[in-house]
Amino acid sequence: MNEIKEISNSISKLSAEEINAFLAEILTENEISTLSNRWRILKMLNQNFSQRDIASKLNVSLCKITRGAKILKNKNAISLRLIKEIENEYNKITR
Amino acid sequence: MNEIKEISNSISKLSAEEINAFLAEILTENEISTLSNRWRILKMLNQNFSQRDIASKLNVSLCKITRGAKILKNKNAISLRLIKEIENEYNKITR
DNA sequence: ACTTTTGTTTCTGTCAATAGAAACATTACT
DNA sequence: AGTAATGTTTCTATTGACAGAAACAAAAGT
Repeated sequence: MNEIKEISNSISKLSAEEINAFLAEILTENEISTLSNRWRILKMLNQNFSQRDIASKLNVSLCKITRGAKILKNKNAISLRLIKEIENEYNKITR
Repeated sequence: MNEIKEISNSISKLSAEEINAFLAEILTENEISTLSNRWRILKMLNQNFSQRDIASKLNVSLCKITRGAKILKNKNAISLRLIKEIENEYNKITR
């Protein structure tokens, strides 16, 4: 079986806390922060911050942001859906 | 909120297929294969292959394997639990 | 149409993960 | 105890993600 599918399968049965622990186990500190940054970039892109704005606020280069933008261009992207859901939750609370 | 926790939270609501798609979106080809290899290493360690055996079969260096071994030494490791579960499933089928 | 802002690509250099190889440590077997 | 097998660490070199900076492209505002 494809390893990533196997991992996905396993993860899908876990709680949020367990997934968090799993990621901390299998990824390095650096990879965790890389991933965090990618997530932040996606969120800020979704909030329509300009790329240069994001670059300076997160201290990342533009090439990284363009990559994030490419992900979000796919209207069926899972990431896009997740981020929008998070955004909606947030708006519910603060509205 | 901590980004990784947010990601974990989001992932925990997804199906295995969606998680798989999400990982393909947010990780590079290379990172996917890195992750796959780490997973294979953990599985083979759990099956008590020798480290040198794993190294030659997966074409990875020993330092990478030692790292995997360290993860599994923690008896509460989530990865360990997941791998054991996969192992058990497999045994059920082939027994 | 011109200018400004924003998005995207490209170039060189840097850094972390890790390959490859060897050394050292520990355990198992006799 | 001595030897072989296995686990772990350490060294140098390599590689991919990405920073920093600049160039180019597209869109928006005037």
